[in-house]
Amino acid sequence: MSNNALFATVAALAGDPARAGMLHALMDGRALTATELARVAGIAPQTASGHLNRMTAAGLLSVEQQGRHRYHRLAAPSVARMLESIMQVASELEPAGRKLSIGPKDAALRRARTCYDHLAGQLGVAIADGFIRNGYVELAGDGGILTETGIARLAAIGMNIEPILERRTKKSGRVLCRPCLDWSERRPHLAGMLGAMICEHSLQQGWTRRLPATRAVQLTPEGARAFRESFDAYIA
Amino acid sequence: MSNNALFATVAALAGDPARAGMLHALMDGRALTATELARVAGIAPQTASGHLNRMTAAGLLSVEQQGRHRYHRLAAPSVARMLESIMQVASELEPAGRKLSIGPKDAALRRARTCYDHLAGQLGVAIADGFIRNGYVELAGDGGILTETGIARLAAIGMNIEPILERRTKKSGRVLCRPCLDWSERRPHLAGMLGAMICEHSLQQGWTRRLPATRAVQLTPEGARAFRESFDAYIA
DNA sequence: GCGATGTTACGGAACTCACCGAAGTATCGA
DNA sequence: TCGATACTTCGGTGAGTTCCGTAACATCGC
Repeated sequence: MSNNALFATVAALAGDPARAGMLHALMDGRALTATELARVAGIAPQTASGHLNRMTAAGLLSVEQQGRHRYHRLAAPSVARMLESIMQVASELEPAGRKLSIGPKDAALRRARTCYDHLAGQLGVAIADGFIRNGYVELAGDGGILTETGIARLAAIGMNIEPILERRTKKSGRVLCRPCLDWSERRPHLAGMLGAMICEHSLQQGWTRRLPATRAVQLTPEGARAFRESFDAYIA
Repeated sequence: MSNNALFATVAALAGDPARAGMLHALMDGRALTATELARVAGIAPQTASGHLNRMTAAGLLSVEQQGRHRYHRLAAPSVARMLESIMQVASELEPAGRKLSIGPKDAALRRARTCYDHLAGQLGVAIADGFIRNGYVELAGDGGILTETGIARLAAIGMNIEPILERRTKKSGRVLCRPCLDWSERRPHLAGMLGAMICEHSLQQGWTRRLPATRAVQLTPEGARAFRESFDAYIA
C-alpha cells in the first residue's frame, strides 16, 4: 500500500463517528471490552466487533484476550497523539460564538480528565500553571524544561524521580517535557514523561479517581489539598 | 455539532484518498490552485473543486483569490501538525519488512523536502544531527533547547535572530524548539520557530530550491557546502 | 469583443460502507 | 452438563459519497 493510501486509511478509520467515539473512550489509556466500546459508541455489539477488527488489523488498536473478554487499547502513544492533534484542530474549528455542548458529563470532562497518560482539563492546566508560577518548569510554546527546583519538589513529595534522573544523565542535564494544548481550556498542560508521572502518582495517592466509562476523573478532597500544597495548583 | 461529530468530520475529510493527496501536497505551506491540486490527486478539476469546497467550509483550508486563480493553503499550523501526526502513525504501521514505494519521486522526497514550514528528510535530519553534534541545540525526546552557542552560530552566518532574542527575553532566557519525528528517517528533525527560520533562510540564500508540484526540495551545490560549513550537516 | 483558461454548479451512475438480525463459537459459573 | 454471557461471522439492506459529463460563470490575453 502506498504512503498516501495508508495515510488515508488511518484517517478514514478515525473518521467514522462510531469509531471516533470508541477511540475517544480509549484515550485515557485504559483497555476496554468490545461490549463497553459498543455502548459508548451507541451501536450494536456486532457492529462494534467489525469496527474493532478493522482498527486492530490496521494497527491502531491492540487486543488482549482474558477469558471471554477481549480488551482493546490504543496500540501506541503515537495514536493518542494523533487523536489529540485531530481534537485540537476540531476544537479550533468550532466558531467562537458557538457554545460547545455543555451537558453535565461534559462539565466533568472540562474539570478534570485524563489525556491518554496525563491529566488535562482545568486540573491539568492548573497544575501546569502552578509548576510555572513556582519555577518548577519553564514552558515556551514548543517545549518545556523541568528545573532543578522542580525535581527537588517532586522528590520532596515522595515521587519516584528515578526515571527523571536517568534521562538527565543520558542527555545534557536538562529534563524536557512536552506541553499539550488543552482543547477545552486552550492553554497548555503538562504531557510527556512528567505529565505521565504526575498522573500516575495522583492516582496512586488517591488524589484523583478514575470514573467508569468516561475519561473524566474525580478530584478527591485529599487531592484538592495535595495539589494545592504540593504544586500550588487549585481549581474552583 | 457535538465534539465527537466534529472530530469525526475532520478525520473523515482527511480520510479520502483524493483529499489526502491534496492535503499532502499542501503540507509544504505553499498555496496551490484547484487545478494543480486536482492533478496531484489524480482527479478531474470539478471533483477537486467539490473537495476543496468542503475542506474550506470545514475550516481546514483557507482560500485566496487572485484573478481567475484560487489559491488554497492549510488554514493553520495545527492542521499541518495533525497531518504530520497521522503520517507518523501511518509510517509506524508499515511493517518493517514491507518496502515503502521507492519511485524516483519518492527518493527525492526522502532526500530533502519541506514539512509545512521546516526542512525534513535526510537533509532535515542531517541538520538536526549537526546542531546536536556541535552543541547548538540540545534535544531530549519531548523538546529541545537552542543554546547560546547555537544562537551565536545563527548570527554568525547572517541569520536574523531578532525573533529568537525576542522570545528569549519574554521567557526564562532559554529558547525552545520542537523536534518533529521524520516519517522517512524515523529520527527527529528541527521544527518549530527554529526549523521555520532555517528553512526560510536556506531558501532565501539559494541553498535549497522548491520544485514544482512536489514537497521535495533541491539541494544546490552551494547549499551542500553552506550546510556543511555553517551547520556541520551533510548528506550523501 | 472573443477564444482560452480556471473554476464552480448540477445531474445521475457506481461504489463503498455502516448497520443490524440471525446464527455460531468460546468461556464462565453452577 | 447446562444455561448465560461475551464475542464473532455472515448476509442483506439502506444511506452516503465519490466520481465525472455537461454546462455555466468569471477572468485573462489578444
